[in-house]
Amino acid sequence: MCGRARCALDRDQVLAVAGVPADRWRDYEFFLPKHNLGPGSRTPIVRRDEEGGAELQTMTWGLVPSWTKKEEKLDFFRMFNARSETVPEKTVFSRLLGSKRCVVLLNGFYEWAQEHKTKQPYYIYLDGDRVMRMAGLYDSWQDAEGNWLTTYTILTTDSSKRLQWIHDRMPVILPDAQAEEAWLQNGVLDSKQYTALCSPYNGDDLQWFPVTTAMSKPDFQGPECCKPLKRQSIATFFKPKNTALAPEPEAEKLQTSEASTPLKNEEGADAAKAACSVKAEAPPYHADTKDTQEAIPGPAASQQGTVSASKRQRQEEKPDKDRYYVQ
DNA sequence: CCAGACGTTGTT
DNA sequence: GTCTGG
DNA sequence: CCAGACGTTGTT
DNA sequence: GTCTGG
Repeated sequence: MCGRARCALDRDQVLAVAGVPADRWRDYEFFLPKHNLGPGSRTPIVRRDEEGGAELQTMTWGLVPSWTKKEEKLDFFRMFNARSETVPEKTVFSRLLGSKRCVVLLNGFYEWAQEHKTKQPYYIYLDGDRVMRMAGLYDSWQDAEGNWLTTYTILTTDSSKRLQWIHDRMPVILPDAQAEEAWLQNGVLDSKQYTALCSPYNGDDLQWFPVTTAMSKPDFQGPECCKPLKRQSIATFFKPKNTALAPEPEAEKLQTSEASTPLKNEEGADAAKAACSVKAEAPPYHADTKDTQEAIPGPAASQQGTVSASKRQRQEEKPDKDRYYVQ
């Protein structure tokens, strides 16, 4: 699933990545880059206007349906994810499927693995820190004073093989520009297309490493959030050849730790820099080295080669007739 | 017709 | 708002 | 999602 | 364990 994320892009990078002119970003002033954010935080979201032009809007993570009572206390945690498999059936989400689709721009997200008696957080991202685009749905709600609040939810799907070791659910990651276009495109999505878009991201450029448990606190904002954690037990976290990260364990067969290469600090630093440096559109780089043996799951080097493509807000919502998701 | 709900996770 | 249940 | 709190009574 | 807060 996906309950914590990172969006450290600065505003220019957001504009560049979204391919949107600066004057088409509503509420840009409300977005602040953060290494550690969760529901209730605001991030840049891409959507289409009525003419089909792309635009950005800073929205709050955690869907608050438009019909939420004005006096009700807002809960951004209740609907920060939506199961893509059941979205078409759930009234709260299906009404948004036809005209309120959006794309969430993130550097990556966090998942916690139960290791022994503790929870070890992992930062999950794309090679070269390419921006991750997730499928979302949004809605707008008006408070008693007439102020608009626009919120979104991130769709989830089954985890890909690559990520199953840490969770059985993962966010819906749009693999390429074509998928993003299809998701954002105005109008109805047929169910087949919808299902295809929501399939688990299977690119072998999905990477991860463990990070400090300090970031488990929602308000911890240090850059360590996206720095590989050095742990004795995982000396071989990095490949000998200073390439990308972790050896790929098929999580299961790890137990056999053979020649473990001690972690070189510099390598760790480089990898951390690579992941942390915000290269909006850095070309994907490959983890050329294969095999590694680790007790800690690391990104797989192989896998079938696949996808790898690359406080108040104002807004006038017209009561759209939400006709969507037609067979 | 009106009333009431509308969600995902993980864990047990 | 929209769907389900009574 | 994780972290942190979770209570009453009586007395000063 | 379970609820609240961020």
